[in-house]
Amino acid sequence: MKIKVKGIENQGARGKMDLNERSMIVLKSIIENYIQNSEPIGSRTLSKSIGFKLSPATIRNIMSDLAESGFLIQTHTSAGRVPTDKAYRFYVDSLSKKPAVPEQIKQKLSPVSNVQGTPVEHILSKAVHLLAELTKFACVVSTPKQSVSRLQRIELIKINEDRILVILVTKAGVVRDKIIFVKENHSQEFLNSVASFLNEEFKNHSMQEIREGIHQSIVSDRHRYHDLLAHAVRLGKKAFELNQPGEMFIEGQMNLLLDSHFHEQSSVRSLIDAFEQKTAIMKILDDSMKNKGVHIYIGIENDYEHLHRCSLITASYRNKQNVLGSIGVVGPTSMDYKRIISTVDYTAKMLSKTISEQSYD
Amino acid sequence: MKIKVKGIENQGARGKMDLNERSMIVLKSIIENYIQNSEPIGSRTLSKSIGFKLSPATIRNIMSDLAESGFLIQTHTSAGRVPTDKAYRFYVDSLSKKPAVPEQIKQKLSPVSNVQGTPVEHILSKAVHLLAELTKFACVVSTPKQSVSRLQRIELIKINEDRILVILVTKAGVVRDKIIFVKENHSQEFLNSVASFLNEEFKNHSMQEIREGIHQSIVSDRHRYHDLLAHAVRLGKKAFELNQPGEMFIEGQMNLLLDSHFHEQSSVRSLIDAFEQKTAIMKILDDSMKNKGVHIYIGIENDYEHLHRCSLITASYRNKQNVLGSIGVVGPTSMDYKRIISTVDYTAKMLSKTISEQSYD
DNA sequence: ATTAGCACTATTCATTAATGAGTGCTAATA
DNA sequence: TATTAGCACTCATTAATGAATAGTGCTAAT
Repeated sequence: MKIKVKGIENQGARGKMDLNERSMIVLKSIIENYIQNSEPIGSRTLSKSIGFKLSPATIRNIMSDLAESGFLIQTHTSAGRVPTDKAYRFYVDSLSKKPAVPEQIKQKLSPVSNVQGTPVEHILSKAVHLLAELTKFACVVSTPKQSVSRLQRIELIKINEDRILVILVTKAGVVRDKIIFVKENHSQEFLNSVASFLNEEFKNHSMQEIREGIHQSIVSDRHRYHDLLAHAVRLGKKAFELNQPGEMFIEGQMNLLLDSHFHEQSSVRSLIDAFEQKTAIMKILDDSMKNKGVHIYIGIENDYEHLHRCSLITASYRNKQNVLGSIGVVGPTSMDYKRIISTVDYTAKMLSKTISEQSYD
Repeated sequence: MKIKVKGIENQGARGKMDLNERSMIVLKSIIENYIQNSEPIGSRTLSKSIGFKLSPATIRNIMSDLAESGFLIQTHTSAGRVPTDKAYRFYVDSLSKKPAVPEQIKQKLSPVSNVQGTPVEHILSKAVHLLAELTKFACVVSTPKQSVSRLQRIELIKINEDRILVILVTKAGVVRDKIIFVKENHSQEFLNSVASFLNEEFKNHSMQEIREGIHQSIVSDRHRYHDLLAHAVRLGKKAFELNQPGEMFIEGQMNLLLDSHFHEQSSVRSLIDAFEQKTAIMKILDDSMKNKGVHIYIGIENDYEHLHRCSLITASYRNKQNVLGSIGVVGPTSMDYKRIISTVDYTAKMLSKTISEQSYD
């Protein structure tokens, strides 16, 4: 079988993206081969393995063109050519949007839904653990963002004269606690009244709304004369102030260090730094909450130098009401995108389903 | 200066432990050198670096004896000799029990006490993070054990007809939640009564006691006729049932894979397995809660094959009432015991102090 | 436009030899 | 009797060499 393509071909520098169909097939083959074997394929081997007849020399010409347009690089003369970030981007863009999820993977992820009655954090940690086991890369998941979650209930528990334990239960099923320090010595009964006022006033509102709402209440005069409400506002302001940074669970970091692509001294250090600091990865997870579906950050497409040699595949999870957080995989740019994308996608969906069932609406 | 020792010396197989003082000094030097440089020292070098005059030949004789008694091994003939687990055990036993903590380390750990008002989990994760940064090894900390903690307060929150959210607040400042499933549809008011009954009955008792106490209540007839109490007992039984496995925070795993002592294929896999499964490390942390002070597990002294090439240094942390959990370092057997022991000890103490200040008594 | 053929290049691998750090043993010594 | 000097020996490490290999680039022929 021979594919005949009429192309606006060759001749040195030209518009970057006008790949004819044949070049695209060759590029795809090179990429898929590199993903599988982690080493460059030569023109001769490729000539044999490719579906239709094409001599090594021709393939060399094509490869040369591809290199010129930035899809391939050689580490040194006479070495095989390796795909660039640009190549991987082309590759994932060319994938059909809905890859099927193998039954086996579904099987292995099923324990995620078997954790009825446990805190959301446990479900998340189970999911990220399984994902790491399946992908053999590092996996991360962010805990539900406080700001978007809606209030189910607030409890105020007196600890001693100047400390109150605040417990916030959100609709998503997340329980958060913190201690606030107060000057006045309130009785537990009084705290109960305040709590039930806050519950009535703010149940089903998002934390964000509540914070703004409380601010307004302070500005407006209408509660000024009412002692309980004044206190409620003051306590509530402290209680709903968000001062805890977002959290994240990480699993399978060590897998990365085993990976041959990270064997150089410098990239290992970068990775360790990235996972130690956590902020970069957290930011990427946050970013991926903005839109639905799977997000793919290939190599330098993310803004964090330490992660420039990695690709990240993330997907957000949600309950019926809101996007809560996201889960993702961190691996080498030469990861098996097909498999990883579908696995992450499926995991995020399972997570959403399980958490939705547990959510309090 | 020459040290003269009258010894029951030499001659083949003899009682294992009769090291004379000179041998002990030599052994200590060998160990300390190996800890610092990660490579065996030769008789010639040692002869120069040691404090008093002793020819390389004599040192060789001593080394040969030490090898025979199991303190040193050679990987192959004509290679330097490396300390065994037995040697490290001898070494740590010979250390003065209270090594000083360098001011610099105290400095770096001070942020642990600066997290007033945050949940205990945050304090723990801060501590383990700093410990990993300081030691450059993998560090772990177990969250407070439920069974020993004393009840501060229980809340029952109705989610829907058949689900109730249980929130347990312990004296140690830990908030735990879980969902229990019930057949009867209780009103929130009813749940409040049950909760306040349970609070009155069981406040300040340990979870363990409560579980046993509730069991007794069921056996005894005295509550049989009282509807509220019967329900309280039934709900309480479910609420206090402990079904969540102990948790653990891990930091700095990747440091281990960088360490030259774990560069062999097999030990890397072992390590990864150990940190993936978590149970072995968890068991060791649990074990180290039994007695106070620093615990040291050198090489094969722990029962878990995967960790036989590691040493673990752990110390429990507590509040005023109880031992809550423990924190520790996992590193190569050739770690700098002096430094690590004192650092872990100090960290655990800071942790105890910080948590005690926050505890609810 | 494609391909065959060939020159050229760089890596990888095995072999070899030199080096050197280390021990073990024996005989001399204090 | 304990210590030491001296020497033979071992083994890992290193560098150098050369052969084999996998790859490209270019040119001329198809």
